[in-house]
Amino acid sequence: MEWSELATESRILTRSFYNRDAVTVARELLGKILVHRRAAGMIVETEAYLGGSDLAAHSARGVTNRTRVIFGPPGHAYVYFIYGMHECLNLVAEPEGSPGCVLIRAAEPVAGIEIMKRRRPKSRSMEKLASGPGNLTRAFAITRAQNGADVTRGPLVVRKWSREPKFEIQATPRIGIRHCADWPLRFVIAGNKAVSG
DNA sequence: CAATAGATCATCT
DNA sequence: GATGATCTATTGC
Repeated sequence: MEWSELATESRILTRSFYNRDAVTVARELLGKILVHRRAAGMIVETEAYLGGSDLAAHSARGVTNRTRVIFGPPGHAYVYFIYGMHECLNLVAEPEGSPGCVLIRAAEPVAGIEIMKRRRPKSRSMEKLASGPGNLTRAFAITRAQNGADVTRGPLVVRKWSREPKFEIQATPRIGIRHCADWPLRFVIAGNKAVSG
């Protein structure tokens, strides 16, 4: 992929893309291109976090300082800090007032691979550069500074390919949670080498 | 290989 | 004061 193509405003996902239920958004984000700070990668693994009885979601106990953005308008980034070391990127779905977001767990590098390698010197293979939510934010230089950022306008955006790739979606339980551990809300591109776990 | 420990801190009880 | 939507190195088989 050429950076000149990524620099255009065309094919950036719009607000209406995110203004749907979190499961639909999680499935449709697969195969799209995450772009930030001279790095681009195809999203290959997502997880949906819902409102209602989904106790695994950070929004399950209502609006707090941290979870406020999840209740806000769709198409914004929710970035949180966990385990004293890692930051994780979510994209907010659902209409304003209704909680729901999608955790971006892995991406396959498409452009800016040398920059990603520099940000993740310990990574042994290209496929693993942005595999796992903490590794992904590291490779893309995404931090809590991006919390609340509008993802329908740069510098952090998600794009479509000029020709949509074909692939099979596989649904599995979400990773690393206690509550609702058997809900099949993790979605991966079947067989892709950049998928984590 | 699989299992485990340690790092390390924002958030909420 | 405990916990957690993780990662890596290390240990043990």
